[in-house]
Amino acid sequence: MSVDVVLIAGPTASGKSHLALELAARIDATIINADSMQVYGELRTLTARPSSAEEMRAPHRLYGHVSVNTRYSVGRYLEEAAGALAEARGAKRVAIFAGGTGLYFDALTNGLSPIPPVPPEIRDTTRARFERIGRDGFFAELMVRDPATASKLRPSDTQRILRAMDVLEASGRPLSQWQKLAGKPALDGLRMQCFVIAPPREVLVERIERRFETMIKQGALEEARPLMGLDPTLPAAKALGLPQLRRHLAGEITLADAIAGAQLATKQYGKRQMTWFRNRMKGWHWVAETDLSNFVTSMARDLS
RNA sequence: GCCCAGGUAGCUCAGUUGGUAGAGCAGCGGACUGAAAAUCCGCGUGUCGGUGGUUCAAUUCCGCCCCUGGGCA
Repeated sequence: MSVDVVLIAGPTASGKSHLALELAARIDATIINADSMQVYGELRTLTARPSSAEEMRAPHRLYGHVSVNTRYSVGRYLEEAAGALAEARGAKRVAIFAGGTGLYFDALTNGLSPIPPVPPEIRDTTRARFERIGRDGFFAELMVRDPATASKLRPSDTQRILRAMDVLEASGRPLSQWQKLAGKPALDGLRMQCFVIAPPREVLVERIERRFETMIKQGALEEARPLMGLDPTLPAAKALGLPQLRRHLAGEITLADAIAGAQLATKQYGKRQMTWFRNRMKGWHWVAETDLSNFVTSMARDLS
């Protein structure tokens, strides 16, 4: 069996990056990131990004290539991923997409509707209005101006309501209408193998707890310190553990509380990831093994 | 040893003038189209410390015992 693309999804701390690396070492492959947080250069430790030594063992793309000050997005990801894929294909290398962001995999496999970009000025205006009139008033306004989209959202879903208003303001058309347009999947026509790495919950919980402690030993605090002034509304400011470490550095909570909080947030995130995978990646190959070494060997044999 | 306070969900606690109990957090399930490590929705999981008594009925009232914290010896 020969393939063009391998997709490896898995919750945080499942060992998917390691698996991708082992596999890439056995079949000529380029590893392409499919994780929304590992794109930020300044957050290597906290996002558990591959080390530079690991990156040298196989070509890696879209890892740590943007600054934490960037407002990264699925749209931009899809564009860059398509570029990285084309490059790998041109070099006759298998592309291994590895990561934990369900939405990014969804964009790769099902495409993203072609919605026009929202200029930053409109984004700012929308948010300022939201602040001024409040959540309920804002939702009521959206309900009048774009009932089709608003009726599908909950008034409490701030993020999606803001997005709906952004798109309406920027394009003059309802978001729900745009979303009916199909986008072309980046992986269309390619032979692929899709895997979800899903160790038992207890194993994951234990690994998550241990891993954050390792991150602290590896300098997570030093990584967070220069980011004390980071705009909290930027996506990178939401990286798991960063808010907790910032509060500790600001003297608000103890290090022990920061660690416990970060571990808790990570476990909750892992649960959300599993919900996505379970319900949206039903047709993928599910790998429950904890020790992946044998799995990689047989997989490499099958794929070459 | 004596006095006081407390023992109710995994945790912190509320409550029942006697009719077997509910909040927050945790947990579990779900949604997901340019912030997605985000955002949002649903679900109470319980020998009410133990044991005797009073009562139609006790987690609630009474006795004894156990445990925890504080005070006095």
